[in-house]
Amino acid sequence: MPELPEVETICRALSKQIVNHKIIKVNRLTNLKLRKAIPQNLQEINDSSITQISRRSKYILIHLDNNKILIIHLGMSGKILIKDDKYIIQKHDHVELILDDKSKIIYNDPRRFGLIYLSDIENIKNIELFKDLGIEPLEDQFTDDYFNAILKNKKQAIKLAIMNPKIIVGVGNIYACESLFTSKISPERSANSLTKNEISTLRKNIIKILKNSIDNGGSSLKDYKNINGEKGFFQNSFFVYGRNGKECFICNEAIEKLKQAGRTSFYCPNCQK
DNA sequence: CACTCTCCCTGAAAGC
DNA sequence: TGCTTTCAGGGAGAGT
Repeated sequence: MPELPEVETICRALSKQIVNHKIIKVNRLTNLKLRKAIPQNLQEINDSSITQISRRSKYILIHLDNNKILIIHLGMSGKILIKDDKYIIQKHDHVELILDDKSKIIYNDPRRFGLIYLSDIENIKNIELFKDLGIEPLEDQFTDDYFNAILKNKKQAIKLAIMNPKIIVGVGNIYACESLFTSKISPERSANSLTKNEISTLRKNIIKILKNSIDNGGSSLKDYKNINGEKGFFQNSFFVYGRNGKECFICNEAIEKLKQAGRTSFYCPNCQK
């Protein structure tokens, strides 16, 4: 389940391995629909070269030298894998890009919550997918002033607010739970009840945890792997996520879980107030 | 407008 | 052991 650190890890690996390579051919391997149908005009990227990889929210942007950008979202179960020319297509492989060195970039997504989209560079700022997205938590715009201004008018639970992509992008369930724990804030508190100090602490902890996870190659739950089939390590650093019934590392009380807007929140009722 | 709920989908794991 | 049920959750769209 890739969140921002996992997507960032993949982007960094792709930057090292596929930039400056030419796409000889793109092949659709299934006719199944992802979140949206795979675009019919994908072959427009044949013979283009990859100039840059970037990320917006959890979207991976593959910049091409023909004024196109290939946008990939991994949803819940999507993977990008780099394989050699002996690779045999597997179940749930949806698209392959064949590069000039004969390597294959495979998009595999069992649950098909992911998305593949082709955009012109000039339209990238205006595309529907990005229009309601909030700020990037690892960029300078994420300040105490911004966070204060947004949260003071929000009645919803703080957990839901920090997972709300209109406010900040990329913070999914794992990192929301972990940053609230580290900040000693209950996930059920209404956003507008937080003090300035708590907001500042939470902001710093969100940034710290995301960066720490990126440094560890992301979190591997179920079968998340990076493009070369390696697991991340940050799951070994969880304080609360998935630890319900187990002892809190700080106070030894039992970690509990609750449902908020259909998502499971993990927290320590003793440490988080 | 603000917010919640439901659905999409498959595979792993828990329950019976 | 084997079948059934539950759960995971990002995002879209419907509903309150």
